[in-house]
Amino acid sequence: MSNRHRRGRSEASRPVLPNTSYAVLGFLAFGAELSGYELRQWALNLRFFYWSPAQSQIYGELRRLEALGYVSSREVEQKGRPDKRLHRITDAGRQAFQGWLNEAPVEPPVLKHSVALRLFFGHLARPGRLAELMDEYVAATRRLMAELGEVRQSIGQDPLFRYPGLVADWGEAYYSAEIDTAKRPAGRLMPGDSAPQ
Amino acid sequence: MSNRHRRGRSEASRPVLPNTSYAVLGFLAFGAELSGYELRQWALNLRFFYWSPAQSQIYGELRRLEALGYVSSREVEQKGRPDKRLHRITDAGRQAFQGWLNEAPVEPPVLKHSVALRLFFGHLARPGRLAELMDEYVAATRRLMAELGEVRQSIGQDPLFRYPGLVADWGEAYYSAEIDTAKRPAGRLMPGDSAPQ
DNA sequence: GCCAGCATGTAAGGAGTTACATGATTAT
DNA sequence: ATAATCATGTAACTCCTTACATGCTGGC
Repeated sequence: MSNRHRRGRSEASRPVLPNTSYAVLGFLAFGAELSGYELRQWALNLRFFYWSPAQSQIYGELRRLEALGYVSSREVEQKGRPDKRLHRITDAGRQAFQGWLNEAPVEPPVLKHSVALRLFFGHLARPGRLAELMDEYVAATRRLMAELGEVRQSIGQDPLFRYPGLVADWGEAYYSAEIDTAKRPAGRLMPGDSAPQ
Repeated sequence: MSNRHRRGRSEASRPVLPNTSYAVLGFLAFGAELSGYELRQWALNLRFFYWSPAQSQIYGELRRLEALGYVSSREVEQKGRPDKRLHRITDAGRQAFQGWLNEAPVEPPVLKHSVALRLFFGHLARPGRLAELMDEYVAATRRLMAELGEVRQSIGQDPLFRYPGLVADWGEAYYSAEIDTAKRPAGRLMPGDSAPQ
């Protein structure tokens, strides 16, 4: 029983939450008091290396985090607009977050590469389809990389965002390499190469 | 109404299935008659570029595919073992698969990089934790790449598995690049670099 | 006049997981 | 002895998504 105690000692056993919860908590850990709406904007920046959660999920996570005592919130009135609920991380929340960051086992990255999946079954593709697929993929990756470049610019050298900046640099190198490697199989897909029919 | 018709003409409108379904169908499209168990073994090879589905999901997908008429099956008795159900792709199944491969819109790759996620929030990590994280990640990636190398070997130059071979080559280049780029942020994480506390 | 942005939330459902159950055979 | 392999399947659950509902403000 109780296979979720990772370190028995004096620490209370904390529930294991999905990474999405910790991501939301992590944004609050920068210190600001944020609404669900604002959190959603921040979370969009995760899309380059983590998918970004749907709006409705953010609100759900906030309710869960508050129920756990990791987040406190207060309502703020606004003229003409619906009230806004601002969220702040608690001490317990910060501890839980650090527990995740420092102690929790790290899952391997999850990759679902639907282009590679199609290439894998390429013997059934119509002629030219695979080259088309790879070209589109390279173009889309270039666009994403350009977007990431803008984000990187906006971060600048602000020490508060040193680590997001590091991740953005990593991301740029990642996408750049991905564009290069995606061109390689593309080079081996001659027009008549895909088996006809 | 009916926003699922992608090409109205004479083609019947087919339900949109998740990629996992098409992956299962795709393995059957190589022509063999396979049991759920065998399909699971094949599907494990997807793990390098697509996650591989749980065993219970494979059986579920097979039932769905059969209900749609994309797969036919027959039971085979075995001495001492539970009966085995062998599955074969139908003509309708092959057409549906090619429809997916050739016409369906291609979703962007999904990446959930939990190491990058943690690095993003690195300002709250204990000293040394980030370097540890990156080292572990590089080591794990090397192991995965070695496994992929073995799979690549076993494929050889068999023309039936030409496209899986291409994907494996791509994968090796991908992991190799990932190891290189992951070392870069690692180089900027000096021991005292992670903010104390 | 219409759309985008601000702001929150519910409902319904699909995708995918783990854990469990069963049971013979072969290898260590 | 006991574990792994073969072989299938159910139950219960979590994560996450889309679609919808509401309603004011500001810009084109």
